[in-house]
Amino acid sequence: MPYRQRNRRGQGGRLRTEILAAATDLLDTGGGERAVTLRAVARRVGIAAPSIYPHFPDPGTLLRAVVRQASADLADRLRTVSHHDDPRRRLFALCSAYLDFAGEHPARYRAMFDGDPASGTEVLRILTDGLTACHTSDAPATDAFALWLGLHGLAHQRAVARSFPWPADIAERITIPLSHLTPGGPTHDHPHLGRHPHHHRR
Amino acid sequence: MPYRQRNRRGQGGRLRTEILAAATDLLDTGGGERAVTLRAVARRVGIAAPSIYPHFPDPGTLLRAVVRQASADLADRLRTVSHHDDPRRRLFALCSAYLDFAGEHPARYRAMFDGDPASGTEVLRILTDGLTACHTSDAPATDAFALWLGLHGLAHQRAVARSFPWPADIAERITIPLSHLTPGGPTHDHPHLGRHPHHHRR
DNA sequence: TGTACATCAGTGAACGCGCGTTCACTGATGTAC
DNA sequence: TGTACATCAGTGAACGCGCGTTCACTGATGTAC
Repeated sequence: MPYRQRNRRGQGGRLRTEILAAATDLLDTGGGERAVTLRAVARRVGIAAPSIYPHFPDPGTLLRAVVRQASADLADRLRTVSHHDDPRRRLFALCSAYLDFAGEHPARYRAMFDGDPASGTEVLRILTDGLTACHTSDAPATDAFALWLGLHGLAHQRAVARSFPWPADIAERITIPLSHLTPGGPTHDHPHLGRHPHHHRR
Repeated sequence: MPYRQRNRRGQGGRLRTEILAAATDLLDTGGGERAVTLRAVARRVGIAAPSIYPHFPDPGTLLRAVVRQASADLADRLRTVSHHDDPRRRLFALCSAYLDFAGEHPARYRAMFDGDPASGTEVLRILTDGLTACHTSDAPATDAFALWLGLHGLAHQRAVARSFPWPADIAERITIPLSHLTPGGPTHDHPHLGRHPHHHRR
């Protein structure tokens, strides 16, 4: 067991952050959710296993905390997407950012949407706002739901089967119809979703 | 341990079927994949744990066999969908059957699409044929892929969060745009997907 | 300023559990002669 | 027809492992007086 500097009095909460980070790391690099055990996390942090108990009462609570953190990170990232653009470009950018997040953290993504339905609600709100601004749907709430589920299907299968022969334009083929931009929308002039999010074709 | 009649000589293969059924049952009713352990399966069947080894060398192989069986069942079910109809109704019926299967066996569905990408290929082929017959897509292979991923997103989230407040028409809102039936297609006159599969509105 | 004490942040050994896997075995069923 | 034998279809005890969780503890840090 490696030597570890004990935290100052009153700084005990810092260990919580380290535990959370280690659990996230284990989830991402190890074999998924089942790799996140109290003992494995403790080894990663460099503490004794019982030291986790003052911070998390059981492994389920720890994993839920990891998932909540990841969900907040995803929502933050979507909120960061610029508002100054054309609403349709913005909606595409939201979809792109969503897919990018899932592609960068596949295991985390799977854990997020593998039980706790709360993970999706904030994303759903953001997508609903984005779709509403486009004025292309007669039922933005439901259609945003459909758009999210389409994105989720792609993100989840990509996370699960990374080396699958995905069609190059699969993201557009999902996002454009579900955004209801096809009739009157820029069918052939659209950002290249989920691949080069910062390079928009003119 | 309950008494169990030993199989006749040459009938040893029957135990394999029982093991597979018990593992499937455990997956469906127990706590998901992690409930499918050799010991739990053996208890369910009423045999000693080592008796599984002549049939399956390890738990991973057993679970993969369960998943392959389920994938074959799903493909069979889709192939059963009648060919005599209008191709668009048939495509809807395929989507409906897909969602029904996932709704009936949520845990099995999750296990199917949680690793082995082979589970999707046969479904994809059937959907591609169905979409091709509609002559509504300029790239049926890719668009069928998109349609499948949309269905998968809905099926997966429904399987994970069963008591979510799903919009009533969410299946149509995904399937219709992804089937490319909106322009010129029966937007408001369509079967009620994934809810009452045998009751089609006129 | 010094000192006794409380508290905080963690340790290390131990427990019982279910698991995968091994091993030598058993006893009924069929087969060779 | 009888009998020795091989094989099939499993059994039951045992192992080592990693896990969650408990318990009594330790030693540094801060606080009351």
